[in-house]
Amino acid sequence: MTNPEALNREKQKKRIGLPDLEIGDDKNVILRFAPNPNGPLSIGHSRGVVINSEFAKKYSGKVILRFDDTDTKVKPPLESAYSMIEEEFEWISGLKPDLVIRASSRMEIYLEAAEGMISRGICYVCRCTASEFKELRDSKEACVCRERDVGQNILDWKMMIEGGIDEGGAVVRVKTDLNLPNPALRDWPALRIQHTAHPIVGNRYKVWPLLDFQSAVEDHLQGVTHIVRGKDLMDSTRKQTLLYGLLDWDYPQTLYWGRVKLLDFGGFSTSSIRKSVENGDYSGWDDPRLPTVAALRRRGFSSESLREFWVELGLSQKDISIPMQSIESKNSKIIDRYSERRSFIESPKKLYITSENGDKIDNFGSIFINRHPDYPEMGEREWDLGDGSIFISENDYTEGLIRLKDFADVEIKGDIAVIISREKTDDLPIIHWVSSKNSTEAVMIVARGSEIDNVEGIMENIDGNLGQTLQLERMGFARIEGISDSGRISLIWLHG
RNA sequence: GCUCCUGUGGUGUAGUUCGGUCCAUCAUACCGGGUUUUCAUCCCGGCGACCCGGGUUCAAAUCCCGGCAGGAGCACCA
Repeated sequence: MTNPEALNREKQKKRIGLPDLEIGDDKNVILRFAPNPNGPLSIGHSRGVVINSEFAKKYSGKVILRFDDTDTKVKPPLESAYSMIEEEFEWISGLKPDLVIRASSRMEIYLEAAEGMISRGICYVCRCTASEFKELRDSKEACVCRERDVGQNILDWKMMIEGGIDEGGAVVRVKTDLNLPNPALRDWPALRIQHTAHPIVGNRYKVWPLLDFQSAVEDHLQGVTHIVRGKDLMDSTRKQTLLYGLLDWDYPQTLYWGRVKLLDFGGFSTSSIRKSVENGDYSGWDDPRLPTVAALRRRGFSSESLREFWVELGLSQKDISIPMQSIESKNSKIIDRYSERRSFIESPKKLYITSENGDKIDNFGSIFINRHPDYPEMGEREWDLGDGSIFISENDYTEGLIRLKDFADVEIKGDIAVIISREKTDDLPIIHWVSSKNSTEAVMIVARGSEIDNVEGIMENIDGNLGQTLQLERMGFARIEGISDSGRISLIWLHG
């Protein structure tokens, strides 16, 4: 029997962008992006920023930037990362977060919440060692601590927060059903003891919440309606849902994305990058060999390309491998529109232009070339040819006929280029070049895998494009990083 | 070992909820051609996929069962 409704269904329609969220009756949408500030953002993090902020835009909702900085030992916060992340969030999403909070400055709230839950018997203090507990948990057995009365638990709790118990000596657990099929969820740990100082709040607190607890309490307090996160946090959702059940709270809608691997970068984690940066293996967090947002930005990526890229990927739970090329192709299309053209000559070779009959000329005057071939309204660049001394790349050098782009057909003999015709002859190879009168020495930083190349060359004058991305004729995109006192230009390579 | 997630072309992705309009969408990559005084941008064409095996059904990418493969969690990390 054919379902008559099926005939009206619109299938095979390409869904564009983000999926729809389930929206509550109040139409409220509150999301959060919650990184650990143990370093600035990586490319992977940018997915979280984009997805959450784009959902907020789509539903006129709010996004909270929350620093989950409750670990002082394994992944301790980096003080400078807070402001970097806040700034990067704004750059990537194009908007300021509606609220910025730090878990470390809200410790009183979490500790109070924990104490309340211990009093109600929802949580208990467990004095077992991690390995002892693991053994019991795996066999679905309760440890002795679980059965102790609330009064005893509160005494232990007080001792914990006063620093009377060493690290590892006790932990607060959420009491769950020990017969849960998933061992990860059985009496999961909520708070633990840390005596190492926190870089922001010092050693005022001896007991710190773990992610699952802190996040659970905070999401509820902030009225978060939707959580979008990596599927590696699925068990986190399950743990938190158990806690919400005990407290009779409503758990937010949760969506996941799968693991993303960028093929052009090896296995990087924020911790490992931090170590290398602090070791001096890299010039900084924005070293172009690094998969950090800072590096992409420095090279000249547009934030728009990141937004489009992640939105188009959507929220599939598949684990995927992405070549950087797919982000780059998006970026090229976006920045081509406003990237002025300039000439950069690698391995320069000096030539002298002469007139048709081979005479040297004292002053050729100037030629004018569009800053952008498709948008003449962007103006022209003036090339003063002076006495005719120019540079072409050694790689392009060959005796015989060739077209100097936007100028003339020439015949090269030795270091002389005789003008054959100003008009272009069809089928002549075209090369880029630069007049020595309005060019200067330049160096371009190029990341090649794990190596950095400083490519020396001669660069056409840039007149006022500091910080901008340019398209280098016949090469690709690069960004102007600076000009030294001596006039030497520094470039950084973006992509082809 | 226990628990969970995911399998559509080289890489991603749409379609799977509710079986038919799907000889399967779009992008990227690749190949070929066009425009262009750049190897850029732009335009046209081509290539190429439903993990495997059963089952249900007139009809399966879609539903059921069983495999297989990849990934994640089982941290007093986030």
